[in-house]
Amino acid sequence: MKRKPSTEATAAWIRLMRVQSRVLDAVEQDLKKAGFPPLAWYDALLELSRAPSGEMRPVELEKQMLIPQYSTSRLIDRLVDEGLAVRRECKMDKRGQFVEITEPGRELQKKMWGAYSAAIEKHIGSKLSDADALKLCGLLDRLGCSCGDVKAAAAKEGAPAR
Amino acid sequence: MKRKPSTEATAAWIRLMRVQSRVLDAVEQDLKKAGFPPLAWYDALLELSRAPSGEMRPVELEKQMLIPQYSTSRLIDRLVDEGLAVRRECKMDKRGQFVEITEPGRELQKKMWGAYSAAIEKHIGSKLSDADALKLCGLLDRLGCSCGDVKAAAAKEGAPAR
DNA sequence: TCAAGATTGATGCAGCTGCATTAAGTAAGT
DNA sequence: ACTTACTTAATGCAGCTGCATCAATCTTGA
Repeated sequence: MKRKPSTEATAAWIRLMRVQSRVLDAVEQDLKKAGFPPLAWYDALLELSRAPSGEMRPVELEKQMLIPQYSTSRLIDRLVDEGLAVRRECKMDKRGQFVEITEPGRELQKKMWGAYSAAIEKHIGSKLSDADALKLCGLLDRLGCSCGDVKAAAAKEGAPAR
Repeated sequence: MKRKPSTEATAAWIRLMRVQSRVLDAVEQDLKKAGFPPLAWYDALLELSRAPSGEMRPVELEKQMLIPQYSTSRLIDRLVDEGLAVRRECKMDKRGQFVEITEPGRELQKKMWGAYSAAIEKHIGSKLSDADALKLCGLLDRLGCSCGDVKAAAAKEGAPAR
């Protein structure tokens, strides 16, 4: 008798859930121990720092990070509270606004990349050859959205965008 | 110049985060649309139903599911509130207790497996050959904890245990 | 036997998430 | 110009998570 989801598919599902959870936890813990805020903050700061003149519309940020609207709204709140970004009014569209990264925001992003990249190396890089990492990318890509070109996406700094 | 985490490792990291998130979301949505509770409930009910005489110590459940103690405690609260499990006192150790699955609990677990297995098939099985699923398992296993034998773990019903 | 330490489970608090709704502004058709 | 529909962003509410702590009980070793 043939199973509907094969045992192989089910095993892959279990591993995908467990391993991601363990690796994410490990990386987040490393960042936290180094005294840094959560990864989502890094992602947002990275997107902002990459934007021309360091500012974006919240809607843009939302699309880049693939997180819901309300989540973006509150993340911006927190960044603004900590002085890492500022809200600016948008004169073209009075509903909207711009979010601009501040100098402390840029500095934090750079400092975090040090700890973040070390964590990626520790929990992924050191455990997989480059060739195997590519194989893993290929298999994962078949499961979901294309995440853009392998080489291009990680060209400068990596952002997860959960 | 060599990067500390290679672009390949970074790309794998990004995909691991994104793809897991998308696939989990998709599966959870399918379950929710079918009117079922979250996956964590299923995991707990499955563990309980597998236990001899359908009861376990919370500590056991905690170890099986790999979730923190307080999380287990509250999950049991919710199952008990919904009549899917009952707490029983433990006479050997008066600090402790037993949690026993109820008949409605067993029924729900079985019904959920229908929707759950369909979702795994839809989001994993249909996108990967069995051989590729095994390759994926192998690569993921190198990143983390061993999750037991591929064939054995998914023998009857699959549990993620985030 | 009894004090020190470990184990078991619950809970108050803060933060984050999703859902639904609201408010305000823009765009488009009539 | 005016109604209708869409877009942009914020927010109240409920639920879940992690952290720290607590209370109760068990275990160990002097």
